[in-house]
This record gives sequence, C-alpha cells and structure tokens, in this order.
Amino acid sequence: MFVTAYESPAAASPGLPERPGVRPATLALTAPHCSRCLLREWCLPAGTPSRVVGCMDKRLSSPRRIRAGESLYREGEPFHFLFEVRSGNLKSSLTPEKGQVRVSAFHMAGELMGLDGLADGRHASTATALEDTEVCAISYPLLAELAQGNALLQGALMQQLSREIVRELQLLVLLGSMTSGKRLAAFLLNLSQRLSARGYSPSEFRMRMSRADIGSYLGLTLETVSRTFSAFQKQGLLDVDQRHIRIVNLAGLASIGNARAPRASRATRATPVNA
Amino acid sequence: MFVTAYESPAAASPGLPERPGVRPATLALTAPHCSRCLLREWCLPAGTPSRVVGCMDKRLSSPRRIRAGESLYREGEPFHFLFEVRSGNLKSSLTPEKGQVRVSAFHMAGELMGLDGLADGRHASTATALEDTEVCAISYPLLAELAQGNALLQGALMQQLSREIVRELQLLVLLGSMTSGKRLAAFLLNLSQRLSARGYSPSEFRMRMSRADIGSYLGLTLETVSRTFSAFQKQGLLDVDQRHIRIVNLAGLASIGNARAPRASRATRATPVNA
DNA sequence: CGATTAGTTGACTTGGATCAAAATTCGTGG
DNA sequence: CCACGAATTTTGATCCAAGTCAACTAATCG
Repeated sequence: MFVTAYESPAAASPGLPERPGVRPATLALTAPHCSRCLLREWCLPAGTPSRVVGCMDKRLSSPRRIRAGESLYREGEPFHFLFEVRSGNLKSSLTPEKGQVRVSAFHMAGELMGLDGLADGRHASTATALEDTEVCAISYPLLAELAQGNALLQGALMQQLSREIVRELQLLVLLGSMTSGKRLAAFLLNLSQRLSARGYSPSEFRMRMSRADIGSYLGLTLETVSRTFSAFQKQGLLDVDQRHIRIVNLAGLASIGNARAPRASRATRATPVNA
Repeated sequence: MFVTAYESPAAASPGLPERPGVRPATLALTAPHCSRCLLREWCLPAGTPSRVVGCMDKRLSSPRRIRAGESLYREGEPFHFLFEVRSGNLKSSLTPEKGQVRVSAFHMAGELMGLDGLADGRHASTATALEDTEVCAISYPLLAELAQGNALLQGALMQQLSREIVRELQLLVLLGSMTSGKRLAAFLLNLSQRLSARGYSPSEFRMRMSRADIGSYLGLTLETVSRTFSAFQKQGLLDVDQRHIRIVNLAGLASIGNARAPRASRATRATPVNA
C-alpha cells in the first residue's frame, strides 16, 4: 500500500515549509482575504507593508473553484487576471494546430499562472484543472497599479515573470536531450523537488496527470512514458503503481543518462587524407 | 548570384519599417543617445514623455561593441544590464551539463536580451555575437526605478517579459513536433518574418548562424539540418547556397508536414475480441 | 456491475542519430 | 595573389530509440 504523501489541500496547512530554495521576495498576491491566507508567507514579498496587504484583500483578488477537467481560461481569451493556485493541480496546454495539444506546464499550490497573457492581452495557453482546484484570481490592472506605488511589488512581479522564462528555458533544454529516460527522470526529480519545497515527501507521491499528459509535456508518446516507468521500476529506481510513485534510488535517478558519451566535438581532429 | 538582402547595419537606417505586427508599446530603451537613436521608434513605448527619454540618455544606457565570437555575458555571471541589439546578430545558449551546449535563441536588431537574468540576479544563459555587433547596455536598477515613476514604461517592460515567455512557449511546441522538416520550416519562416518586419526581404537573406547552431536550436544534429536543407532545395521550396537562402515557395514551406494524419484518438473504438 | 478510460506490453517500422569521408569555404600569412 | 590549414558543409551507410499499431488488463464511475 502506498501512503499518499501529497494529498488533500488541507493537509498543507500545518506549517508551510520555507520558500523554495531560490531566494526571498516571491510574488505579492493571494487569496480571498490575503491577510488570513495560508499561502501568504509564500507569495507576499518579504516586507510588504500591511496597508498594501489590506488593499489587496478588498479589491485585488477573489477566489474561484474549478472542477477536475474544467478550464480556468482558454487560449485566445482576453486576459484580465493572473491566477495563484491555492489548492489542487492544473496543467497548461497549447493547441498549435487543429487536433494537436501540447502540455507546457503543470502547476501546484502557490504557483502563479497566466503570465503569458500580458504579452498581447490574450491568454497564450489553456489552463485545465487536473482535479478539483481552488485559485485566486488577481486583477492584473489593479496589480499593475499597486506595483506603481510599490517598488518591492514591482520587483517581485518582474522577478516572477523572469522565473517563468527560466523555467521554460530549462524545459527547452530538457526537450533537447535525446533520451526518454533522461526526460522522465528530470520530470520526476522536478516534481519531487517542488513537493519537497511544499513540505511533502520528496520520495513518495501521487501524480495528478495522466501518462498522455506527461508524454505531451516531455515530447514522448504515452506508450514510451509507460515503458520508461516500467524500465525504471525494473532497474530498482522507482516503485510505480499507477500514479503512485515511490522513488527508491534518488541518486540513481539523478544520474540517468550521464553514461552517455559527450560526443566530443568532431571538428577538432580532421586527419586529412593527404597528411 | 545572390543579392544579399540582409546586410550592413547602416542599410537599416532609411525608414525603419512599422513595428512587427503585434501592437505598439514595445520596450522603452535604447542607445548611446536615445533621442538620436535610429531604433527609437522601435523600442520606446508610444508616448513616452520626452523628459523621460532625456533621462535615459544620460544615465540609463551606454553602447557596447562585441566582436564576432565574443560573448556579451555568460551563464552564471551577475546580472546588471539588459541589452538591446543595435546592429548585428547574437545567439543565446545554455550549458546544462559539462560539454553540452544548447542554443535557445537568436537575436537581431531591436531585440532585448538578458531578461532571464532578473529571476535570480544571475544570467541564465550566455550571449555570443554571431558577427561584429553593437548593443546598448541598459542599467536594470535604473530602468526599474524609472518604471516606478512611469506606468507606461512599467507596462511595456512587463509586456516585454511576457513576450519572451510566449516566444519560448512557441519554441517549446516546435520542439515537440516530431519531424525535422517541420522544425526547419518553422525556423525559416520565423527568420523570414522577423527580417520582413525590419524592412528586409522576407524571401532572400543570409543566415548568420552555422548549421550546428541551427541544429542545436531545433534539437537536431547538424547533419540532419544539412540534409533537410538539401531536401527542401530538391523539392523546389528553397534555393540554398551556404548561408544564403532564397525562399522560392513560401506557401509550400508553410504547409510542410500538414499532410501528417492527426493520429485519431485511438481509445475511441476498442472492438473487443469477444464481441 | 457493465461501460468507459487509463495504463501496460508486444511486434514491427522508421526517422534521425552516428560514424565516416569528401568537398567547399574561409582566414592568414608569405 | 596564391597556398595551406582549419572550419564548415554535404553526402553516404548503418543502427537504434522511439513511434506506430494492436491487443489486453486494470481502474473508475455512473
């Protein structure tokens, strides 16, 4: 039997962990009433004056519930709000052409969504709940206005945008790495790290997304994802039972694909025929 | 013989074209003396008060030259400046692990670089000049300070960050699309469109990057890139002579890979054996 | 408890990676 | 201006990881 380490939203309340590793000053926003929000520590930049928090309470944000499978916003819809995940999980996806869907991100509690919408006033992606989910809707115009009067908030917001850029850059690099094992390992390690930062077990959890979603995210077919899970299990790296995952050998998982010869730059030695 | 449609920086001066297609209010910055900068129309948000421009002149930005092959900044270096390309071309690359390099973007005149640095105060990528290049260095602290007093500037800056997110999202989707032809076609179309927005010929130009760079960007080997170029030429889509490209059949190029059947969702009809 | 959806596993095929070598271009200095 | 060496690009032959097609099993849900 698996102990589900990553379960109900409520379970998060007792003592939220420190912020991820990176550095303080995340983003400045939250929930129905920010001053009472459980995630406040996570998302308010350190030192936001309480009068600003108060202001946010009243006008800035409002809660919203999305049922599993429903969408929070869709590609092409006008952009008005950023969303902060309060509980539950979502995915972002794009539809480059009719009939094709690509998952571009998975989101968990405390993460900010919708940042791609302010490029041109329309959402560039679709956000779909992977389970019943609660988010805070944050009015972007109001947020921008507040940021005008608060350099700290402005800085945190820009930093958040930049983080998103870096996140995607990393995914990009990942998709360049050729082997399926490497991709899946990196995916699991990333999940593990994010759960860990939220106070859940880094080694045992329940994934909210399907094999197809994972495949779409990693640029693989669902069959390959499934096979790779099986292979990892056979190698003693994981215990897999449907969406329940137990990481048995974290170090091993982390070193997947490192065996691969770095393919020395071939251009170096040319050995001309007529030497 | 090829007429090089995309050549010296100076050639750009007579009448810069309209801004890309998207919408006004790009970013608010430029060159040695912004008020005289040729790119001003491009990068100042519409309606920036001239006293702000004046302010930028003096303290905000300073020009810098980079020789072909040299780097503007490197992954991990402390982040202080954003850079706007004045002339020339650069690439951005990441080094996920020792000995491996992945190209994440190519930059041309008017484009802003370094946005990934404000996530954590260090550059997340390395910027290398593909030819002799001029950029404006823009002090980020000063820019942020100016943005505090200017909602328009703040908005333009955030928009610029969001654009970068969308750009990467598109690349991400591209790397998911399986065929090499589709990737190269999309790459060429993107180049073409950006050159066109700058007033150069959309159908004839000289690429500044090597096959290896293109391959790294598209997640392909340089051999595959070369072969795909040859294939396109054979199909009458392109004229390729080293880095000189002439697009012969734009529509054809745009519809590459559309023939691929959408792979109907297999789960629909199960035809149980015992039916 | 049927019916639908999600996941696993097998057999086969293939696109692009790899390995290899030749051809072309380019930079440099005599 | 020409020649030499280095770097870039092209092309060929072979191989393999992942895609595709297919059938089966396990979970989930009205």
